[in-house]
Amino acid sequence: MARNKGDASDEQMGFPHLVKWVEMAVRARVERAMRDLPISSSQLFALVLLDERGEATAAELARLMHLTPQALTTLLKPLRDQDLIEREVDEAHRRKLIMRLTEAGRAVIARARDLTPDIEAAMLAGFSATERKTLLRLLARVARPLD
Amino acid sequence: MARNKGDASDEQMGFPHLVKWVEMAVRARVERAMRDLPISSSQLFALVLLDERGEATAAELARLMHLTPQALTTLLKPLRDQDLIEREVDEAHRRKLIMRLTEAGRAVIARARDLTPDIEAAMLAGFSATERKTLLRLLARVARPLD
DNA sequence: CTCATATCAGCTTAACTGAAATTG
DNA sequence: CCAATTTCAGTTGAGCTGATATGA
Repeated sequence: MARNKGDASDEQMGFPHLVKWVEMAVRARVERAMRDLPISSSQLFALVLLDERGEATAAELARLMHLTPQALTTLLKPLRDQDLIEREVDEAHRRKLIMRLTEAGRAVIARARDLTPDIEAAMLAGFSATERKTLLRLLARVARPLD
Repeated sequence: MARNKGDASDEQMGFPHLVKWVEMAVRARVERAMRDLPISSSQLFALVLLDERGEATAAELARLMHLTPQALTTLLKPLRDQDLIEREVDEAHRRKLIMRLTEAGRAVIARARDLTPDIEAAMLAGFSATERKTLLRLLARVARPLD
């Protein structure tokens, strides 16, 4: 069956492009909302992952975030400079540096968490409570398996 | 009810972070898969939006992508240089430049489309057909309303 | 020796703000 | 004069590759 460029709605866009599109919409709102926080949204995400785990090395975060370890060195530098994270040598493997959030780090996360509900509400405005739960659950299943 | 850092799975991560996480996972795979294509994944996304619409101005794409018009000037420059898009003055509003894909542009999209199924299959490996359809439908509803 | 971790250096791309020209 | 579109110039952040050092 020939498909014309005109009939847009069933010409489903692939998963990668859809994710990118949603991410760009989220990103624009998040960056605006976070303007007076001392960190970027990517840095915040690293903090959140660290908070979830309690402690982690930079290499572990790199794998979770699908980034190179070098990218994490750069990403984490400003967080250390602002004392949002602290590091300690792992006595078992003395090359590893185990990171933990400081009180200041937890405070930043808390401030950021206050911004989330408004963004979520705006973006999922047309969604029922069930639909929201379904979407979050499915997204979590895509993100987590490597965890 | 006190919540400990330990019980991770019901400590639901917010929508913005979940989207970012999935996007980073997608991005890593897409960039690797697209290495011999002459454009970046962001540029490809602009081409796909243009293809969907048939024609559009840079300002329209900027709104769809939640970017500034200036960002689009930069993004589209390499696409023009490679003759993937062509432009024409809108006779009704002579300041507007209407863009369309060239044959070469459509060819690049076609090559990129061949890469998508593998990525989608890998990332949604644990999902039933119904779950996949649900996820794509919900994501499309988040992305499209501003369209 | 090899592998993992961390970091430095240099590069590219993606995005921003600010300022300017053109058109309706 | 004002609003929208496009573009130039300059800046920052995010990510990569390559090279280096260190420890298990």
